[in-house]
Amino acid sequence: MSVSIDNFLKNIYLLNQETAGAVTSSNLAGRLEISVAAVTDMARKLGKQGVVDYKPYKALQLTRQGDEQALKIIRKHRLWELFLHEVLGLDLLSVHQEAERLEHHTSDDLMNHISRFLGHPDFDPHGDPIPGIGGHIPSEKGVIPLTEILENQRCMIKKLRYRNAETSDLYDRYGLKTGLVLKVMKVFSFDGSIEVKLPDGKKEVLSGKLAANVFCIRK
Amino acid sequence: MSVSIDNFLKNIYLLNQETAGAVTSSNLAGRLEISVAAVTDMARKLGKQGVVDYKPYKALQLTRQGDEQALKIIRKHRLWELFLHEVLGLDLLSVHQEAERLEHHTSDDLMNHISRFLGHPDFDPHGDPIPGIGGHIPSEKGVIPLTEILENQRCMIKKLRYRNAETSDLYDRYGLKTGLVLKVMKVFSFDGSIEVKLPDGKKEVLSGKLAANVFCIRK
DNA sequence: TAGCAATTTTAAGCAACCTTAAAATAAAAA
DNA sequence: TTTTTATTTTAAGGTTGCTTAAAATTGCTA
Repeated sequence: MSVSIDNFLKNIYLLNQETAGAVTSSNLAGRLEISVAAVTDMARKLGKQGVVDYKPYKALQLTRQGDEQALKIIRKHRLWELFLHEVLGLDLLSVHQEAERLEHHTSDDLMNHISRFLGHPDFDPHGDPIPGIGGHIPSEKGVIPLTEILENQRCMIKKLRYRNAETSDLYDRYGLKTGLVLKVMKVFSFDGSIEVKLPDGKKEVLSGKLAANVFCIRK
Repeated sequence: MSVSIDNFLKNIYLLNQETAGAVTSSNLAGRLEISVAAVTDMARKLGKQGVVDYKPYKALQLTRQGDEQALKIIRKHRLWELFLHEVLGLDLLSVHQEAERLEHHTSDDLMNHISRFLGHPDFDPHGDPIPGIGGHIPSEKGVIPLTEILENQRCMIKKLRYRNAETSDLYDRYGLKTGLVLKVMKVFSFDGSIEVKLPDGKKEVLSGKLAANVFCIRK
């Protein structure tokens, strides 16, 4: 399977998850940074191969087989991320870029060695679930955006959504990491910003937009 | 730089080392498992790019720049091999196949992290030298084939040449590994085979051909 | 429901990397 | 030195994954 196909399937899957809506050609084209025509081409081709359910002018959908392949790649991506971060100490931003390339050139056998080395983990360093060999996805039940936590409640960070280099930078500045326990001190309804108290006692005010990308479980 | 170009440069370098002779198009074509015409094409192209010194009908040679690029890839390959073997416990055969793919998709930064993790090692698990960042190649001075060790002399294995899956299998059966100390008990001039004594006291007779692929230093 | 705007498909073409087969050159033998 | 053989180059063509531009289709809006 080529890198292009890998990425095609993976991104249909992810786009479907993220937007919880229909995956259109133009959406996918934007995400893959290729032309819409290239998406149509590939979709038709993968339709013939039975991994995409392709009908002209209709939204893109993976078949069961396509789903399996997508999860396999996502598994590799997330295991690499965790490995590079935990074992080799790469920062969370590089980790994504490296994994993005390595995922396509890693045998199932190597991946299983890495999984075992890491103790068959359930979540990557961003808090995203790592699909199992059989495609099983660890549950994220109870994980909600920080914006849903009420004043004076405490929560533990489970997931930080990395939209780009800037969010990463912001998380760093505030010292936000998965596993951290926060207390919400005040919610400013004026602009949605939230004051939180960190374990070291420091208090920080996060913008509402940033808080919407921080996910946690109630404590 | 593409995978094809990587492999082209790397294999000119290695072929030149191994045969200590002129690298011909047909040699390289055989090794890369592509047609001779494809080699000519690529050679001309890389000649224009200044990494290969291309003259029609002449042997292929890397420029200084080409050498540098080849060494960079070889560095990545051998660091990956050591890492996969030492850290993740892959066997010496898989290690080569995995490294063969990963080497092309690993940033310099990641490679340096791996090198640091391993303590900036000088040799890969096959005993081949790992070029440094600046292209410096660790010395193999004093490393000679096992066939040059005289009766009753002792030596330490520094390098096992893996020609194919079979040699690998043979090394396993005899328990030969880099670092092991052997004593040559008897050399049979009839067929060049050599009886050696292993650290555990076991004695084994190796064929002359196999012995020629085992390299060691005198003890 | 007719027409317009947005989206998707089709068509034609390009670059990279490969192929086979024919032509050119080099090297070896007679 | 001429001929034969082996090797290398050139030529023509194929596949993959992309591009842009034109045509087709969808679906929204008036």
